[in-house]
Amino acid sequence: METKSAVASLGALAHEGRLSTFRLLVQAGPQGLAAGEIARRLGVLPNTLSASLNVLSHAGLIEPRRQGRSIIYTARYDAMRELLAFLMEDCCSGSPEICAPLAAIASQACSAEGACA
Amino acid sequence: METKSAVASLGALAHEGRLSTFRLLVQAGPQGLAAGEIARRLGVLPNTLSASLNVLSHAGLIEPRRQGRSIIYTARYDAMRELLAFLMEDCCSGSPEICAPLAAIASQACSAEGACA
DNA sequence: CGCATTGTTCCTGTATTGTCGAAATATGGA
DNA sequence: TCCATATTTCGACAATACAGGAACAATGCG
Repeated sequence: METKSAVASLGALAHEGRLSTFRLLVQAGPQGLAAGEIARRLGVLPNTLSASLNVLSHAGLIEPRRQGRSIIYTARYDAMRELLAFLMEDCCSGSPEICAPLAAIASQACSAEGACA
Repeated sequence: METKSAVASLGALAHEGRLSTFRLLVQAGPQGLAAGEIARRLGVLPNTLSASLNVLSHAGLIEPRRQGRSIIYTARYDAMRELLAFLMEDCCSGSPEICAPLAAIASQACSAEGACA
């Protein structure tokens, strides 16, 4: 991942409403959520949410698909993985002993939910 | 980590110059780098860099310490870990099978450098 | 002390972002 | 066709962020 693309992703997430939106979609899984449902859950105006969805979408972090009258958004996990990988990239070269605990984070995050074994 | 603090960190990194600065410091390890050295390596004006360092510092991602005439900045790895953990947090609850590969990222990042093994 | 070095703060013009109301588009059903 | 639902687009305004020039601190050395 190039720096510019990372900056775009980070910028998209650097906003309370957008970050909440993205997390909601990550939680929702591949099934996704309709725009209206997101707006309802977050208590935000439809047009404001639409702007947020547009930014996230443009950054490649989420993806829309039409379903009847609704537009369903889903998180793009591969983009998320790329971003995380990018952030970790330089850590090891600097100080492996400090980087090492990062490997544990994912499994910790998983075990916290009791989901990933 | 709360959402607000995450937004602050993400916002601090959502800028080409600041992201490059942070990555440089992550690479540099606990030893850190002097502000002037960073400015030289990135080819950026001292005052501009100072603003960047201020933002990163205020977000808790880096830490300054004085050493003679220079001010040495170091990356705060714990803050970085918190941020990464925050981003992964909701992944598992949504879809463990998609989250699982995240655990491999850290070790991949390590093995790519041949550092952690 | 006088002076060079290292960084930061202040200031200003400019550009970008965020939010909301209002209007527009797309879909599905009576 | 007519209407309700779901969502986006447009237009405008306030707020914020960014870059760079100039002036200001702090340190160390002669």
